[in-house]
Amino acid sequence: MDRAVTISQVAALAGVSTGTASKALNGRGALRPETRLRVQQAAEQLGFVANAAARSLQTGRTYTVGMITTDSIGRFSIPLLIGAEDALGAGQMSVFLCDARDDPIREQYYLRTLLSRKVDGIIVTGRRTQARQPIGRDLPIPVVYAFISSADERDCSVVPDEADGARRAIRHLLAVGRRRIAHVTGPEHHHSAQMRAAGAVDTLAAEGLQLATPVLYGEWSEAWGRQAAGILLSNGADVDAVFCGSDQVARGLAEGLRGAGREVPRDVALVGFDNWDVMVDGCRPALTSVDMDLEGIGRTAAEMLLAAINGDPVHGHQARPCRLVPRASTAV
Amino acid sequence: MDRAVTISQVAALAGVSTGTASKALNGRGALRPETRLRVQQAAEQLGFVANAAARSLQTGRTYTVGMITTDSIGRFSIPLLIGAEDALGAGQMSVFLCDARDDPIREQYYLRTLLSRKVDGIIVTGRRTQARQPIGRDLPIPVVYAFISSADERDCSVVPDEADGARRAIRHLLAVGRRRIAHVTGPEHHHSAQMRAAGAVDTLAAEGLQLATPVLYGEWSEAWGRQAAGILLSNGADVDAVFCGSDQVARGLAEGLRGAGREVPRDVALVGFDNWDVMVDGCRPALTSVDMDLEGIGRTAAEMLLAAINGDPVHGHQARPCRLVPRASTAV
DNA sequence: CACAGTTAGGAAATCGATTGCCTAGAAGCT
DNA sequence: AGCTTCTAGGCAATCGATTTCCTAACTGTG
Repeated sequence: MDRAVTISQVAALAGVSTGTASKALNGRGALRPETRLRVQQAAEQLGFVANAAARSLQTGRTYTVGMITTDSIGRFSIPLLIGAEDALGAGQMSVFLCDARDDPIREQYYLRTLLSRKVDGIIVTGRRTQARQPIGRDLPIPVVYAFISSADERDCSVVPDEADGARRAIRHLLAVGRRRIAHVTGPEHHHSAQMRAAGAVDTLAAEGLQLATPVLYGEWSEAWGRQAAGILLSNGADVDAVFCGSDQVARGLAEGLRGAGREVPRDVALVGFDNWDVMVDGCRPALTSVDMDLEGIGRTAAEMLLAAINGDPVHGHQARPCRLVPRASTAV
Repeated sequence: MDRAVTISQVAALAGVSTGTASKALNGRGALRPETRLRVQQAAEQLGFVANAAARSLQTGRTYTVGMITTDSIGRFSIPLLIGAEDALGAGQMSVFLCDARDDPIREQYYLRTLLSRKVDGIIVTGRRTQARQPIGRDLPIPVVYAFISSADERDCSVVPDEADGARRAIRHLLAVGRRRIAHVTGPEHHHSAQMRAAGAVDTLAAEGLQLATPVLYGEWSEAWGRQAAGILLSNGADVDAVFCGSDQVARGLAEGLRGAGREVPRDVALVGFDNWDVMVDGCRPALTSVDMDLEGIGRTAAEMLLAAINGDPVHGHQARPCRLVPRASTAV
């Protein structure tokens, strides 16, 4: 536990002034190469690391962005964070992750904290139920919404095109020869459930088809998937494929179908949504799923934030396409 | 995008000097209550938030701790983070999360970043394969290891007592009347697998019993669990309970047993490890599991770090007990 | 009324790094 | 030799908040 090393100690060891030391370490000013080297060696020897607070006080930049997740940090936030870090890491910025745990007071507290730390910008994420209210008004720094969208159209929001995901799922099922397709998904009031259902219905309609049964709304759980299997089998709909609103629902459904003696994909083909590794791999057979490319969303959000920080803000919604990952559950 | 408000603007509006404004807002110095109030109102009106960089430059404290996860941020790191935030939040500190993604270079880079940001302390976490090398030598700030442990005995490491978890699992199985117990777990070289297996063997030995079959080492996956079910059934061991090294293994095993016509818990009782919600709830029947109380570990680590920051460092390993969560898979 | 003792609040130093301005000395030119 | 032109590097202001020291204006007392 030594005391921290300051630039004056480096300067003293190198026999120069602090100003010169600063220039040497930052590649600025007009210095003799040997002087520069001497300072760098002194810094190295003492293990000098510049004090970010002092630097940012002077330069006005912290090279840090804040990331506020409104719901608890879960499997959605992590890929978003990783994507954002990738985009920012190249520019040597870091991310300050704050988990507001769905509590508006906590959220405002974190906002204050981030403002006091003078982060260069903020990314707001959260599970997608509805567009959310902007996190603040007239903030002195740019904000980008990722995964979730802001209710204010002028804000920049990077979101997955969930209808596109549904379209890809349905097209894939049609391509492997299925026609009697059902859709089992989460709660009806959930924005994602709505978008995915609408995407499925529209895609079928474009082919002159419709769902084999009305959309089955329920929960985002395996239990609901198992229950839905029973419903589908008992109402005589005779489906040959099910597009599920989430991987968990699909996995439950797969289990329910198998329990009732139906084979996947021979009797019923199955497509999930989220491409969540533990679910698609744990499912038997392995589950075909729609990937929203959360890392890509995080990366794009970070790039838009960087643009805004540099004075070129982007406004409005940026919808990003999904990707279908075919596996055994829809193999021909 | 207004410019940020500084304390001098607040002072000017309140008609006092910056020093007085500072005292007013921090409850220091001798000021008339009305002056204090006037300053507070001015700050409120302008939306003033103190610049953390300027403050920390003066006070030497940042009220921030860094958290470096050596492996990718996963389901282990999140509860640890939440626990740490709970312990630190009361003291109004924030956590800087850095994901080193199992890359030593990235790890050292983050260490430098955290040092340059002058965090008050660092928590190092990671998946537990082996004790790890200390993250740095002679660092100017305290470090606490959470979940993973440091190879240096003098460092403070807060870890789950995995043998204790195994003991609870075995005792529970004995309590519900099982005697022919098998143990199916992850890779033999994995520290957790070793500790859990040893805990199971020792606990049985204390009762004059032993495992019904040698420990089955494999992977931390459902696929291995399913495969292990076949192995157990084919070698004629006739077990009446299986203690699994992870919930994923247990879930796969449950599925394998069911597929072979064995009923859980009637024929075979099952205990998992990790108490991972999607696995224990998705498993049929719901899975009894050992909970390592990761949040508690995060909280304890943060408390130890706070103690070290305040000059009372704790040395050595702190092993924390596990907790057994009984569910249907071991119901009598 | 004079003096000691409080009290409220201002002035200025400080934290560490950056940066614009300035100058001593070397180099180049006639 | 005397002048100009570079060049290398020092000096000091600056960022924003905190904190120590200090003083002016009260208050109370004999």
